[in-house]
Amino acid sequence: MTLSKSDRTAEEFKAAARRVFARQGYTATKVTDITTEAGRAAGGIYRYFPSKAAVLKALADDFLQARHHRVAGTAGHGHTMTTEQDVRDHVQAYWRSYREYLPEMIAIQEAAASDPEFAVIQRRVRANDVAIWRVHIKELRAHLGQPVGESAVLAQMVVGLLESYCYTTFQPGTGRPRGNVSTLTAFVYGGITR
Amino acid sequence: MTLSKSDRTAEEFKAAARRVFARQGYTATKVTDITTEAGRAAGGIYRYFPSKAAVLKALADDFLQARHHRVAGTAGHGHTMTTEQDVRDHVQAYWRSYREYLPEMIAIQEAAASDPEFAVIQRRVRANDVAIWRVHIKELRAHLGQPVGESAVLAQMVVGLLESYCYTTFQPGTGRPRGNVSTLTAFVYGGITR
DNA sequence: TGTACATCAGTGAACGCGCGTTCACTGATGTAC
DNA sequence: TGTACATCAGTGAACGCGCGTTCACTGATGTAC
Repeated sequence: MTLSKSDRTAEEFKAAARRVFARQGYTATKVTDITTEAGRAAGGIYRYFPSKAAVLKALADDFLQARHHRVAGTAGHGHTMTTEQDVRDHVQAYWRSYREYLPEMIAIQEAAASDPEFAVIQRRVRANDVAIWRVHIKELRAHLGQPVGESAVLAQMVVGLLESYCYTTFQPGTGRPRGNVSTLTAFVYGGITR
Repeated sequence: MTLSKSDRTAEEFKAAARRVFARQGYTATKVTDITTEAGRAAGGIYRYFPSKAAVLKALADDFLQARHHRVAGTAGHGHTMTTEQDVRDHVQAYWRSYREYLPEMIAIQEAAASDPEFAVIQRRVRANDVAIWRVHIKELRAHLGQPVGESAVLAQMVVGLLESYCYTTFQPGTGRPRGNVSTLTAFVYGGITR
């Protein structure tokens, strides 16, 4: 699948937007910041995207699609989760995915505050994560002979914890992020098996 | 301490701003939304506050001061934390405080995204919480004969978890918030004593 | 208590700034013959 | 290969909308005598 010239330019705008969003977030980014970053004139971006919001929307769609493919790729919803090592793998996966899609995470989070459409997208992303964790938490607790009823709430908490910890540590300007997947895993494992 | 007429009007603007912020957040709130809510004309608020940001700043200051007094009030930094029940009390306290200051929490969070001054305030609030939890986590782990080295990171995680869970459940428009302090406590306790 | 004047809270139309978006134009690329 | 013409990517100055902020004005409250 080779890209036409026109497609390539659109990709360049998206790539530029990612870089700028990672640095400044969504609101603080002017359309001209994106076009300048892409080495283009101000109006040019409107040949490819009808609005500033549409650029982020496109990035969000790419992200959702990539994630969808990845999940489908790890055959049958990925491994089951029965040991702390399994929990670690999932935490690690979340961590890496968050880092990889940092611009999208930051920008969607911020845009959700003022634009209802992005609030919906953010909820969809979260709901997706929560659903996956809920299944895994059920497995784990069943395996340990623990009641399974609270799994939905626990899943919400896990995702909230992961999201907020990643958001905080990857925040630009707070020095090089020092991840602590081990402690995070211990916390999550302790939390969901208590 | 009785309020002058002028002071009372300023308080009315602040109260109106709180109500509107709780409903619509900070960015989506126009200055005229606040003045209308207060039953006043558009320009009037500028006799009391030099800018929209200054209104939120004033609310944030009130919040920080109230919290400072409250902490000082519960003699000697409050009880120590050695049992799960103690953890529950602290979780409960966080929960209630978040609910009480919902407008401030929402608005500061949102404003922090675009205004560096509010980013500082938000960090200050968080750092404060983290410091308190760090001390308590140390106590608890020492009491259980567990290593105490990770307490700082654990405290960060606890605060992130509490904040994100409260934010999510108190989000306006997601139906009546059904708190789950028990499950939250279990999660936190399990997480920090693992 | 009444009158004249000063001060101050509050009004709301108008202003102006920032920034997303438009549009007339240019230069490059493609097509016909 | 060369010429004439059409199409299309890209330019950047100007536009216009939204919203925070200002300011000339009004009506109410306070003060002096």
